[in-house]
Amino acid sequence: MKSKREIIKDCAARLFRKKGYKATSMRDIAQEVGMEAASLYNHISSKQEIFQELLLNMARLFTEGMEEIDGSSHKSIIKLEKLISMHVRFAIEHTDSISLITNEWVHLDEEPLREFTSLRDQYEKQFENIIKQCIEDGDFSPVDPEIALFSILSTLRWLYSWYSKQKNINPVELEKEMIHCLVDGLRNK
Amino acid sequence: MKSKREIIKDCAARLFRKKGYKATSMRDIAQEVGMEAASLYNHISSKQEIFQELLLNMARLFTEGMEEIDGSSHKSIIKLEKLISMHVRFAIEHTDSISLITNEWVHLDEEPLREFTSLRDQYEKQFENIIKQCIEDGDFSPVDPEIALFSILSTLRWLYSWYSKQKNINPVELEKEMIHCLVDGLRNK
DNA sequence: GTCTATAAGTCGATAGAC
DNA sequence: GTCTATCGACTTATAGAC
Repeated sequence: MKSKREIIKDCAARLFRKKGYKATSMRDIAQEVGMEAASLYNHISSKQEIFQELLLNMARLFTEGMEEIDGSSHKSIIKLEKLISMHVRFAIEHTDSISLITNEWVHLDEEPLREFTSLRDQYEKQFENIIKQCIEDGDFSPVDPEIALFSILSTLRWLYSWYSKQKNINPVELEKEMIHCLVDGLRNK
Repeated sequence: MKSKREIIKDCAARLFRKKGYKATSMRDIAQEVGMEAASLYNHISSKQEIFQELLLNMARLFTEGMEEIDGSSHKSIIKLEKLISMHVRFAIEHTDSISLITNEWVHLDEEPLREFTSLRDQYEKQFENIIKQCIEDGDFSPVDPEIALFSILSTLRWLYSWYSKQKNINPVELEKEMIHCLVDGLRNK
């Protein structure tokens, strides 16, 4: 059984994604939940509070996943495939709140913003190191690791928007095609 | 010499990109331009008006570019490379207003929103057909064309955000690396 | 063409009855 | 714990002096 706080957060995430944080009013959220705006404050303390919780929880999920994968003893190319797999899974399981990571984080207040960008920068640094290791291992051709990182991450970050239009696709199939596009390339060999 | 209207549009684009359309007030724009908010209305008729102009002008630039490339007699794989080249060029030349296409279009009023999504859908359809033709020509491996489209487009759409952090890179070099990552793939052959 | 003043509405959040 | 009523700040946009 979901607490009313959880229900409010779910509704807020859906609206933040659809209309953006600034354009979503407490009255909008209240209507979606089925109560008056003033009543929301019995369960949450502010609009910014639930926004921070949604965003930072998601960022921490990614950080934990990265720590687990990067801390393993796998080869870097396998780590990369596991990262792609994680992004696919999160895009399916947390479609709404994951969108905030790509688009809405700028509306965080100063202190949570610092925490968020710190987590994100650390995540990107570890991701880039894995790519560099793929090149050193000889599994990747000697491409600019920053451009490769950017290319892979921007695709993974928009997975959620594309997946929500194509619910019929098999997640396992999607993951396989994703690795094909991002790693093996499209050109026929 | 730039008209005051042009200056206002430039400032607005920069702020819309940085803080989002909803979070940018007429006072913010006025301060950036160096006048009072009320004075802006001697040059523009509303905030939504300049927003629409920025967004639809950019969308039409992409449509024109697509028409020219798709209407040429080149092989599809060459068309694709020319599309990538166009995205790189636009990301450099129109860094601010191009960001609105990816993030802020949801705040368009009903009628311009219809026009925008119609242009975007048509653009994506032509892009996908070029990818399908690459597969038929045997230049691409038989990948899901929708996933390939999504993978390429999401990377190209985030070029601007990445390029503005890395001004030192050569555009020609960037274009070459882009084609490498998106078409040839990262895996060593 | 720029300003001050202000209209008319919406925002997040609170007070207090029930 | 939900409601109605409302505060004070902020929003886009206009009126009218200069």
